[in-house]
Amino acid sequence: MARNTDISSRKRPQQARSADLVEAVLTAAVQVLTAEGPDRFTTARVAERAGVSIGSLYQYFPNKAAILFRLQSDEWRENRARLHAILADAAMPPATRLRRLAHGFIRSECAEAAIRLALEEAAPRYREAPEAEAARGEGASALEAFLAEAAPAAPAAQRRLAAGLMKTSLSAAGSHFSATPRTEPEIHAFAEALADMLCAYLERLARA
Amino acid sequence: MARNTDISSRKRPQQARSADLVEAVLTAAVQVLTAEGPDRFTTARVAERAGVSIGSLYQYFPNKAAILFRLQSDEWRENRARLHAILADAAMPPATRLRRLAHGFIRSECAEAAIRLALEEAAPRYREAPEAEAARGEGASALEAFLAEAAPAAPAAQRRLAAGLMKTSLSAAGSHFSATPRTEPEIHAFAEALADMLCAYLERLARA
Amino acid sequence: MARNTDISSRKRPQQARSADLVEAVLTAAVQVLTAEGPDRFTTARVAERAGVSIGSLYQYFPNKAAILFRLQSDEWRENRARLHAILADAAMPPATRLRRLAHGFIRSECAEAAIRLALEEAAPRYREAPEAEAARGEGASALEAFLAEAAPAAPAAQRRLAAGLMKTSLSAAGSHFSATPRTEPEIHAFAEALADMLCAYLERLARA
Amino acid sequence: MARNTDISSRKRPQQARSADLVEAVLTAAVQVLTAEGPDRFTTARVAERAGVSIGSLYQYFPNKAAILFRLQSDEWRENRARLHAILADAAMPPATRLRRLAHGFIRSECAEAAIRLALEEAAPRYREAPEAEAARGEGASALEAFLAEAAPAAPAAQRRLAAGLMKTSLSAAGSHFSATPRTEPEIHAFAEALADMLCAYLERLARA
DNA sequence: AATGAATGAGCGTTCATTCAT
DNA sequence: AATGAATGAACGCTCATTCAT
Repeated sequence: MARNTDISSRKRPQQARSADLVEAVLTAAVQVLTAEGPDRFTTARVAERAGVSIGSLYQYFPNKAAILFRLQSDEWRENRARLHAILADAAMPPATRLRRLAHGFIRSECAEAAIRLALEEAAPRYREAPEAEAARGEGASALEAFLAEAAPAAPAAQRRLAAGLMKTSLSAAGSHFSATPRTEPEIHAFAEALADMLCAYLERLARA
Repeated sequence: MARNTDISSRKRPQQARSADLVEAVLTAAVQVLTAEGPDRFTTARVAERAGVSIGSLYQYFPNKAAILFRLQSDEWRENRARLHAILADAAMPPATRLRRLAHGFIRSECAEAAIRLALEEAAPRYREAPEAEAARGEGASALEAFLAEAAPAAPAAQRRLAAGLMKTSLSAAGSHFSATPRTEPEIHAFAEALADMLCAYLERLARA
Repeated sequence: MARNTDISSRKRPQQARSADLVEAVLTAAVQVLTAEGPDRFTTARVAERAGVSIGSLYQYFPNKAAILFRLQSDEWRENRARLHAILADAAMPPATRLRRLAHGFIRSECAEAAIRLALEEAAPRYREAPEAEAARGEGASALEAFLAEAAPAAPAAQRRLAAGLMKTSLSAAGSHFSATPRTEPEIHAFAEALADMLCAYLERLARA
Repeated sequence: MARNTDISSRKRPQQARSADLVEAVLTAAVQVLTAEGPDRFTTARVAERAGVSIGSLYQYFPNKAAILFRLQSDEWRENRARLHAILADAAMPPATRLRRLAHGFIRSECAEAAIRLALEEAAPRYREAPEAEAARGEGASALEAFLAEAAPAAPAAQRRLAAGLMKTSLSAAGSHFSATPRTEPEIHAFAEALADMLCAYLERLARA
């Protein structure tokens, strides 16, 4: 009964069949997580919902944490892409981009609140894994590049710090705000406030 | 095996002996949480570490969640007190108070990082309890009062939003930053950045 | 933690204080049994409801079973008295007495259904005690005397058998019937049927 | 591992294997119940005695009550079959059938006294289950049909009542009588008495 | 490759009883 | 005598993981 602590996929699925299986498991995992909560997120339930035998599940995921980690890193990747797409759009003034970022972020967090909350609560199950550690740092680079363009006067060290702070604030605000169900006007008002804060900070950085 | 869902203390400790036991359990709980992680946080382990029988533990805490909740609400109370003490100090200009708040917050989060992280990860275990629900709202009031004084021109609704946002940013930044061990200069620099962001935001609010 | 298996009272209460305590415990026991069911019938709950410390409870009852046994034997005594009072009333013809007995029995079983059911379910807890064994035989004597009078022609051995059978039928019918709530007409009809059966049997015995 | 050359232990169909496990659990359950009593009837003991892991037990029985209920309903089914076989045998006069029924019932109760007693005492553990509720009503129908044939003059309502009463009397008498070990002549004499009572009642019903 | 039966350590919690005060 | 804090074995049940088929 020793638990396997490796977290990466046990094998690279190279055939369509395997990829289907992995996809089915991930979809089922999301359903179980949102429908039953993290305490009832069990490999057996995921396998059943995926219409897959539990043995097959374990052929592609070395343990339960690996499923959660895979879900989480997919979400991280999407977040990163969204950030980058908005921030790198040189056609808009920096403040506008920042404001859009806030709105986009809050809105998408609200849309995926259930799954995000569930993943967050399940975090202890996969957080200690080295792969998770590695994935953490990557987020702020888009923001650093943005600040290099929008606040060139600020020293690089300060920009790095500011990028991290902004990212933290964005995701914290998003996760905290979306933890309870929100109406459209509420979402808008909150995103505006967040944008105000970030833009005020950006101005100050640019002045420095 | 119906779980007791009441979360408040089972009996009011009226004798020094009982208070000692409660204290021992709480201390042991912190140790178990930090040394073993939330998944291995079990009533049996806590009791053993406290040098107390499992039966005695259950005489003072109705269930496992109650122990965690007690730890958390103690921490919340301290945070609230700290916030209030700094923000209400009319002898200093508002921006200075905000700056101090950032420093105080970050510093204390770093000091208690281990236990705070553990509690955060254990949150799903007690979050559903009604007592936790009740405790949640209270945090932002000191910040609201501060903003009423420091940014009287802003509409009340905006101030309420801003207070929540600032509180979220403070705790999120603190918790994220303190998740890895930090040197004294790092702490100082980060707190400065946080203070910059909050002060920039405050200025904008005050101008509005 | 070895369980004490002695079932008689630990000491004869000789002072009013002690008798009060015993009475309070028995009253509380009935309340706990009917209000919470046999599974939640615990010494701690009984003591608390009786307003008595658990230590005191154990001074007058050697173990939990003793409380249940005391309740049960009180009920047995009452049953016996009721039986005797009706059956020995020479002013009425035997068949009438038997009919009255059936009605009285069924009616009282329905009135005390809750406590009786609870005691029955708790029976495994005290049944193996030797005192319980001793108490069992005593019930049929009133019926034997009645049959000696009402069916003198039947041989004594047959009368003894018949008395036991009648008593068993009475209490079984009563306990089975009263297990679900009944209306007054239902009670009457069932008691009549029971009386019919017993009277038919009595006639046959008398003819023999 | 060397290839299995033994023909008799060829791979069995999986249903047969499951049935074996279920059978082993039920057998072990009876043993535990009779050897240790209902208070010591635990899932762990049953599993151990069955030579099966506790996890396997729970793969075939959703909880402890289900094991007891299965035992009980098997017994009920047998009882029902026995009742029906005797009562529906139109080749014999009704009174003879009733007499045979009494003898058959008492005899079989004595044979299975230990397990029956244990089940009775364990009843509180499964009685609340909806399945038990459903199974309860079915017993008296064979007797009702019998009475419709043997006492057609009696009104249907009275017959229904009488059928219930007879069934209760039969099983109560059987269970009470068999609670202590009996010799063959005792068994015979008691069954005769029971038959007398039931036949006397039947006669009266038929006359009505 | 795929299956799913089997495993058993481990969990949260209860409660009869004792015994130091 | 009276108290009630303390004990800890025992319970019902779950679930990540393995491995024979």
